[in-house]
Amino acid sequence: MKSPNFNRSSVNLDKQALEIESIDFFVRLMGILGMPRSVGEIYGLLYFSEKPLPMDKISSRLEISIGSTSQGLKTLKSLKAIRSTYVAGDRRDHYLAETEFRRLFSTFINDEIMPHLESANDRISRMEDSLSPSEKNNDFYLVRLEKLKKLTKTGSRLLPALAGFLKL
Amino acid sequence: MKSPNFNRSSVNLDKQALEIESIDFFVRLMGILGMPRSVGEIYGLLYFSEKPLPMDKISSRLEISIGSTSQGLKTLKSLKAIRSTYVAGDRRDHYLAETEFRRLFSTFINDEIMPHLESANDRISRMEDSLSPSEKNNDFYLVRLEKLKKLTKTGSRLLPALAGFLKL
DNA sequence: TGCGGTTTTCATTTTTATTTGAAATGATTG
DNA sequence: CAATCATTTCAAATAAAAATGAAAACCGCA
Repeated sequence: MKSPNFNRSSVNLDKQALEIESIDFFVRLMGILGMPRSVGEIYGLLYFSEKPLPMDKISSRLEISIGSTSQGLKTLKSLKAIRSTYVAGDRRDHYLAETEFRRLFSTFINDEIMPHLESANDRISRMEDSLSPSEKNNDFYLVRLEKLKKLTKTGSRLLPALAGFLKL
Repeated sequence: MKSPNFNRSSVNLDKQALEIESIDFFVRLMGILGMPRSVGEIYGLLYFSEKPLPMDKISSRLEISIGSTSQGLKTLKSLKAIRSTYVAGDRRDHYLAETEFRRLFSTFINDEIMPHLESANDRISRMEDSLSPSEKNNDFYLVRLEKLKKLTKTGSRLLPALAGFLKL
């Protein structure tokens, strides 16, 4: 038998408040990482959902299109921020939030940041090649190039290590 | 007396190549930090400029409007990524790149990231308040709230320390 | 294999962010 | 203190990013 209406509705209100705060939280967090709003919304919803949710539930709960939902789930899967799970007697995929932020950040750094650092090294090489003889003896240029090299080197060491500190 | 044309133009070509690579480099770097293209362009130009440049030179060299230039310089000043310097006999402000990336990142983290982390704590408090009695005894919710708290705590420690590693 | 439900894809629309351009403001100096 | 040059501001235009919606592809199963 169901609980009385009073309790049910008050529980739902609480749940809704929690959900809203969670969505808000992750929309901002994902925003810092340059992810679109919908990605944060989906993750925020899944984060406090005890049951895995199918795409159409996510879409209707957040009032976003199934297109956005599908795209957002794809992004979150590629970040390893969610995983899909099997639910007996239901053809739909159901999604769960992965709560190890370490993995999320580590995937983000590896996929979104590191490629830039690698191409930055090529760019720095081209800068060195383009130095004229007189510039090659000019400390101004040499010092600046050196700083760029140190920046990318430090970045390539520091960033991958970063996720390691998140022993959450 | 001026150098022969041959040398001059070859030097200019080299300089231009260096400038282009530098601008490209910093457009991408600033892009990762969520800054608009024009901000990266301006910093990239100044980074390899031996002489401080006035706003109109920056604007014409990059072929962007003086409005964008003014706005971009403002952003870079607030990041402490550039500073203006006095040039005798010229009414215009002249700008120089600040090459200590440590300061740039440190300002960025303090101004752009930390405020989010602080408001995140308020949001987490509201989440705790919104837990219904039954949820307060439910490990699912408690564990997830705990993880959010650890995330913001670790973030507030790690991020400010991060810039310190950039002993460039 | 064919059907119904589910998901992906992608051209179009909508929204948001950035740039422009011009007017207003500010500053230097003659 | 006016004239000119320099800079900022901000409404409008433009460009870029994200969301929509509908068609296509996919998928399990009867």
